[in-house]
Parts: sequence; C-alpha cells; structure tokens
Amino acid sequence: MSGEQSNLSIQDEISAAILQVLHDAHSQLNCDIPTSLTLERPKNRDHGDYATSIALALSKPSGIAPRKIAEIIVAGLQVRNDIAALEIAGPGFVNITLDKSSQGGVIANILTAGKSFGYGNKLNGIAINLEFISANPTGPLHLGHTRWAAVGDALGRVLSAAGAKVTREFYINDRGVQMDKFGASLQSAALGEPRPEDGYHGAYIDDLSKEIVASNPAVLKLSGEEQTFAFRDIGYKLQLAQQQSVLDKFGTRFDVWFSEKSLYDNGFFMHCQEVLKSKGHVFEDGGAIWLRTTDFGDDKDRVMVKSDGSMAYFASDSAYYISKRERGFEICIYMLGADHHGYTGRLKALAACNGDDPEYNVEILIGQMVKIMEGGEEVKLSKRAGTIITLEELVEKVGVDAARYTLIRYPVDTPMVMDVDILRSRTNENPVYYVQYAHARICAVLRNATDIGIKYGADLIHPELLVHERERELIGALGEFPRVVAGAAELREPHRVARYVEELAGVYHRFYADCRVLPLGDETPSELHSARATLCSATAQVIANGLDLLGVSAPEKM
RNA sequence: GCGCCUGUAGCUCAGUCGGAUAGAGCAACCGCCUUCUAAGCGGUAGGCCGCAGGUUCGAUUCCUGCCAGGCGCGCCA
Repeated sequence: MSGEQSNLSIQDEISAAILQVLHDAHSQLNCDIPTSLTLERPKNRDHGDYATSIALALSKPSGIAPRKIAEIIVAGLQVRNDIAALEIAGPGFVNITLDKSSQGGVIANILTAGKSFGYGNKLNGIAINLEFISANPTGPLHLGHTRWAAVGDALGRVLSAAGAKVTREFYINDRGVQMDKFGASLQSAALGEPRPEDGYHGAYIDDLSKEIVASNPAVLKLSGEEQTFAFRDIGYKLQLAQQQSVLDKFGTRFDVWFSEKSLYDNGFFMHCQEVLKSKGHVFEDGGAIWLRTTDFGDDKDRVMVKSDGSMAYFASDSAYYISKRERGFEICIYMLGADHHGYTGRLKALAACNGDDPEYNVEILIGQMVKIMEGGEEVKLSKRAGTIITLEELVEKVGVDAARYTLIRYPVDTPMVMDVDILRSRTNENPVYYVQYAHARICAVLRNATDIGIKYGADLIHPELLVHERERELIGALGEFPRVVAGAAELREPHRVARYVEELAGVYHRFYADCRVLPLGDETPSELHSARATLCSATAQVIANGLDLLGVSAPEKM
C-alpha cells in the first residue's frame, strides 16, 4: 500500500475539485450532484488534456443552461495552479489543459511505484473465488478451455491488482459415468479391443493406455471391472497431471484443484442438503430429491438425488457452491462456455435458495465460441472424433505469448476467430508483437543511453521540457493506466488492459518517430535527453506492467 | 416455442455512467532508414454503426419490435 498522496492522480484531484465546486454551488443548482465523476480524455487534442460533460448532464435537473454551469466550474477551477487553460466549448463541455509541470507527477509516480504502478484498492479485501476451465480429467484441454486459461488467468491478475483477495480454482469433474467410460476406453485400447461406442475415441487414449501399462504392468493381470477401475484411476492421475503441466507451461496458475468427488467425503454433501432443506427449498417427488429453483426464476426445478439414489450433476453444483460460501468467498465467479449458458438461471437460483444475493454473490461470465482457421479453412472441433485442437497444439503452433494475447484481447462475449497462419507469422499483423516491440525498442534506447552516459531517473524528469505534442500525449496515456486496470477489474474485462497497452504502444511509436531521445552524433547531452530517456523508462514500466497483467512477456530484445 | 450472445470499413475487431468530426490492426495505394530496433512512422482511400420506431439538447451506446447468424433448453455429465 502506498500512501494517500501518491494514490491520488492529477485527474482524480481535478475531478474531486470539480465535484467540490458543484457542491459549493448546490444552492444555485438545486439538484443532486453526482458522487463521482470521470474526466474524459478527448480524442481531439484541441480539446485539451481532459474534458468533462458534467455541465450538460446537470443542465436538465437544475434547469440551468449548460454553458452557465460550465462557467461556474471554470470559475471554481481558476485558482488551481496545476491547470494551464480552461475552455468552455460547444454546448457546454469544459476542456482542461494541464500545466506542464503537473504532468511530471505521473512519471514520478510510475518510477516510484515500479511494478505496482496501476495497482489500486477498488476491490480491496473482497474475497473472490474465481473458477475457470474446470475440464473433465478425461482428455487434453481443448480450444474452449484455452480461452478461459488465458482470460481467467488474466482476470485473476487484474482482480488482484485491484486489491481483491482472489482464489483461483479448477473444479475437477472426477466423478460419475464419464469417468467409468474413460476407464473402459483406456482398458479396451490396452487390450486391443474395439472402444465402447459411447466412450472416448481420441488418439490420446491409445497413448495414455500405453503409458498406464508401461508404468503399471500389473494392471494387465487384473480383470473385468477391477481392471476398468484401475485404468480409470491411473489414467485420471496421468491425465490430470498432463493438464496441470500444460497449464503451468501456459502460465496459468491455480490455487486450488477442487475434486468433485471430495464433495461426497465425510458427509459434506449431506450437510449441504440439510442446509438447503433448512432454508425450505428442498422437496421430494417421484422418489427423487429436488431443489425448487423455480422459486427464484429458474425455468424448472432441479434434481439433486435421482430416484435410483445416484447423484445428479446438480447435486455437485449445489455442494460446491455451498463449499465456496462456507470457505468465506463473498463473490463466486464462474467462467463458463457458451454451451453452458443455460446454467446461469439455476446457479443464481441456487444462491438464492441458500439465502444469498444472486446478483452480488454469484457472477457468471459466458465465453463465446472460439473458431480456428488454418489454411483459409475452419478447423472443425470434435472431441469425440478426436480431431481436436488442444491447448498444447495451439501453443506449439503460435507460442504462449501470441496465444494468450490473442485470446485475451477480445471481450469474452464475442465469438472469435483465431487465424493460426496469421498468429504464426511474426509480423505485426499480430498485435502482441506491436506491443512487445515497443517495449523492446525502449529497452534498446535505454541500453544505448547507458552506454553513452545519458542518465535518467526520478530526479531527472524535467516536466517543463517535455512540451512536444507527442510527449504530452504519451504522458497523458501513461496516466490512464491505473484507471484502466480498475475498470478492467470492476467490469471483469481484462481485454481492456490489452487494448490499452496497444494504444500506449502506438503512442510511444509515434513519440519515438518525432522525438529524438538520444543525442545525435556529437551533439552535447542535455537535460532534454535525460528527460526523454526518463519518459521512456516510465513507458517501458507501464507496458511491462500491462503485459504482466495479461501473463504475456515483455522482452527486452526482439 | 422460450432463453443467452452477436450484427460497426474489403477482413479480424475496439468503442465504461448517452457526448464534440465513429476508431485500431491487416489488406490496397503513396511516401519516410547517411545516427536511438523500419516487427516502426506519416498520408490517401474505405462507413445508412443489421432494419424500423421510441426516449432527448444529443443515440453506435438506453427501450420496444423485426431480420440474420451462433449457442442452449435431460432424473446426461
């Protein structure tokens, strides 16, 4: 935690000042004053460094002409010495141009905070359970899982950066008939028999069965069901380990690997059923035990215990949710594939049945489908047929950074198309290279600066020298980062960080083209060189921090 | 039939409480390396923001209806 001073950016100070001015004019305005206000960054540079349209918004409730309100704001801000110019434009926009020297504060903040620049306290202390991927341990992770592997991990990082206490959790579906089918498939593969029709058919089953036999030759001596279970259990361990290893290489980290099976240990499920029963939403019908989720808007009630006494999948869902709540998580985030969006209703209703607030305690993010193109054609995905693109294959094709970055830079509710050919080619058709290149470029400049004895650092900012339009743009963009991170966390949209970092890279490239950083030839090193090099190092820091939140590397050389 | 998501430039897509002339990358065309990484920069061209209404000072954004596409709607997991 840094002190109050450094947490308050220049735009926060000014927006607070504007709110204060409006409050002071309350008797005149005679309407509700908003509690917070975000300064906009106008696209058009002629409109200053920041702008606000609050005067237009307050015009109606106060019954006062917008330009009149703008005048009040401008009058109230005149006294500030960190503002160079104030202008009322159009129907009542207030355009603010910062004083040169006040812009330097951003650079100082970045250099002081270093790796933690951008981190904030918007979600301070909130215990969040972030569940993602949650694949069956019966095969490799495929493309749908991969989207969440990247986005879920990035969201975890972003939420943590906003101060939340995040636990990343992978729910292992290690129970039920699909596990037995898995065991039977492995068994038949090992024995050279035809696979069960409803079993798993991918080529990996052959490999896995060989691995099982090689490491545990004794399985061949077993027979019948005993042998099926042995294949199932050993295969499960190996397959899970394979998933874990792939995710580890992908840079996706989990705090908890939660076994579905464990929900039935030590009577935990019975406990959950009692909890729900005590809240009055459990009933029996046709020999089955149900949860009356229709009490809270679900389409139909859900079976927990089937009439034959076996557990329905929803039994596990219920127990798992209660486990999360009993472990102290305030917010449970579920990241589900589009083919599971029908879950929203029942999960929200489940929370309500437990006496929780479904709007607050449960959040469900639905990730739309990912298509993959190669050679101009869509690669069809079919797990049963075994022609799947796995996470591992994708990484082999395009590398971790390109795969992660591409998956993260789109909002998850957009269906997306990944073109392997483009991602494979190392050109800036792939935005990740554009961003990484900016970072590497800065590092090269700074290496050269050091070589020729140009110093840079927090005591050499010289904001009064950084007056070039490109410099001001760059400083302004750097100052946006904390706000972007906070917004990404609050809206659960890590792609905002990616888009920001692309924007920042672009601003830097333009700065680089127009503003020579290091002395030319035998030119004498000046304070401007140091100031620009310092600005470069601040930029590198922010790009690195942004990429780090995405789990993408920031190379020093390319 | 019901529900969720999507529809913005030739392509892939951004666009947070409604804001000023709707953006980026790629593809096309024209320029820029005798000195910091050209994986870069500048410029030109490219748009009925799916369609139709509504709300208002103002709508790509909010509301309603429609059209098109994707995905779901088990005592499966």
